[in-house]
Amino acid sequence: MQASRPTIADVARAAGVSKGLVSFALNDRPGVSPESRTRILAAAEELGWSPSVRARSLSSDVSFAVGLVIARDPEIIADDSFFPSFISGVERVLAPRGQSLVLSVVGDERLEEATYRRLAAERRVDGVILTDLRAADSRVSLLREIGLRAISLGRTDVDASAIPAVTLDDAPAIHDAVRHLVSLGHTRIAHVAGPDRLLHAARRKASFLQAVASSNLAAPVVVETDFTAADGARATAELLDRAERPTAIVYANDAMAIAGIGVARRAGLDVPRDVSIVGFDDSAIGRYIEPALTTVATDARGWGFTAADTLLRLVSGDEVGDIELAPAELVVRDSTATAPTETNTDRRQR
Amino acid sequence: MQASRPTIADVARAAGVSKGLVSFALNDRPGVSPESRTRILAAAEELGWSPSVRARSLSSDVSFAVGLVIARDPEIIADDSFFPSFISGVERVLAPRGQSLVLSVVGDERLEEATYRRLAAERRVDGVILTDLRAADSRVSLLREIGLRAISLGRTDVDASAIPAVTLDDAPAIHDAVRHLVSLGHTRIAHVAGPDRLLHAARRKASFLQAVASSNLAAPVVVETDFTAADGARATAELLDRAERPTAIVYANDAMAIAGIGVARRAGLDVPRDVSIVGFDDSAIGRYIEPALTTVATDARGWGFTAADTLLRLVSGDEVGDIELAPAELVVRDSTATAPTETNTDRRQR
DNA sequence: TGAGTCGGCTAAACCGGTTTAGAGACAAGC
DNA sequence: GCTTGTCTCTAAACCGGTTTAGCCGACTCA
Repeated sequence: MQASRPTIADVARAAGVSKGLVSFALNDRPGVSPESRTRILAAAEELGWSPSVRARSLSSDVSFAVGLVIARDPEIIADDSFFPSFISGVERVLAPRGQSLVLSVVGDERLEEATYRRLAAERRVDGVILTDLRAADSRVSLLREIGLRAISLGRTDVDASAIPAVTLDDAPAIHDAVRHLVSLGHTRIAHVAGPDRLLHAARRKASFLQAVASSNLAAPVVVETDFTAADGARATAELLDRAERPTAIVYANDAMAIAGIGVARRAGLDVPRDVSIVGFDDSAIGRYIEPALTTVATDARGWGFTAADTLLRLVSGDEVGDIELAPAELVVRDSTATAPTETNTDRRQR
Repeated sequence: MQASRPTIADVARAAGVSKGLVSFALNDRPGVSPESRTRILAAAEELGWSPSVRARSLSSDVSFAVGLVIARDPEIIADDSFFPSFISGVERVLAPRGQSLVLSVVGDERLEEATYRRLAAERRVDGVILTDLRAADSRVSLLREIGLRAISLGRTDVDASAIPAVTLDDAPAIHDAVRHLVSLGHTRIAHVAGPDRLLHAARRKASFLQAVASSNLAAPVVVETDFTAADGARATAELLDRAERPTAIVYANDAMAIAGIGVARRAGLDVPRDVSIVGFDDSAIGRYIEPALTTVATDARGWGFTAADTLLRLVSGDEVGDIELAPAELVVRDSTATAPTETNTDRRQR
């Protein structure tokens, strides 16, 4: 039995050269004659040699891995289709380049800082992807302090130049959604928003408010949630209970929108006849429920792909700037329809 | 500016001892006097030293990381709430022990082998968690060949002793589901199964068939799917189109069950009046849709927790055997009801 | 012809830990 | 008094790569 994997010294011996030259040849650097190069590569191939990341990391101070820290309650991640798609996009970049993804799900924001510190102290990763950016996000200065490179999904409000951002504009799609509802005759359009601390949730809300304002409607009702289906249900119940019940609700994610449809139906309302529903994410399930969900489609996979690619370029020393992806798009399906006439608006019991 | 992080040599110098002794003290091994020990720990604390995993890995041949390779189409992962919950359970074990999770999403089973080989060749991880076990799974021998330790979710059919398994029995819950439907008067109960290659899907199907048989019903119809909501919708349409339409359908996951409810409604059927629906997973969304989904709850988070804990024990050299978790449980909600009488069974158009 | 340049290569240091061989001090046993 | 054993500790090798300093021979140029 050959005890352990071949090392670079074995390759050197087989090719009759020094370790150093093997290293040069394998990282194709100048200063190696063509004959030696082919001989070395042949020897490496023959021995089935592949470099040990550990040794490489130690001597070259590179981890060949990137980190992703998700600070969300597991339930929210499970409800949300964003991360799985996003991660699969990330992998499509990493795998071919021999990089690994180190994933941390911390559930609690208080553990978040410790996680980043550990990643940096142990030098597990060369850089991280920042998601779920918050207002005045403390991670921006934290990362600077611990010297960890990063890119962010969306632009931070702290120091926009500190961290390159990969952005995806959802404002046009939200405007389209509101216009779509207004054109259907809706005047009382409510919003079930995500946590206000989260920049993307706040931005969606702002876009929504602006869209409503520019349609000359009265200031709409907005209910904040934590993004879970459970909280989406609670928010919906609250909205439908109001004296001036909205005839359309725009949600910050599909999970809440789907829960919202459920709540409306339990309240004896028909969707979309009595209330129109708009989601956000374009999750697969939304396409198959009845009524099929009108929603805003964002390319989570593409976002992951570009984010990973950008981070790798940053880590390798390139100068990278912000990158803007194609904006989100409204997908109209069956959960939105003409606004009910006033006489239809009163609650009916099933 | 202090250029780089302190190393063990800095700690040694500060404490006035040798590197070796510092190493001993920090891994609390015998042979260090109490005074030296406290002096060393104080020095390390003072300097803010933390060990470099890279160096540690290189010299001790341990990666302090475990791998998870998910070979599923990204769409299926996004539809399925299992992995996010599972991973959050895994993290709850890893983080406190200074271990990292290296995640690979490969999408294509052909890339899977290469991914495991890379993980092993680069020695990125000390062990892996095997999920989505397949019939005659080639990974069992692959892992042996490349010398990667592993535990599996569910027991392999290849060489049960090769890889310790963490199992969760869903048979009782599936039997309960069928009994529940039978007690409601259903006699034509169909199953929308997952891919037959997947052991857990096949096992669920087998449990279902056995449960139906033991209720003295005729052999039921089973439609195989790829686990996506889209395929669940297709399967449902196929079932509802049959001359002898089933009055109840048991699905292999919640995403398909929810899609199935959508399809039934589009076909003008009411759930649960015309057809009863049972899911599998107990996803959050299922609780809030209307009708709330009757489903089988498995503790994905706990599964992740136990799997990670078992793998770490295995990796650290412990002798570990199979572990059986608490079985899945049926959760009865509103998507199941008394079977329709024969006159009610014919299709009505909306 | 001699100095300078360049390409190809080797030896050795280095990254930051762990681990082994063995030194020195001291107590116990004969 | 001498051997033996135990405890604490140091020096140095080692893990498997990368990188630097410098050697050697051939070639160029004045």
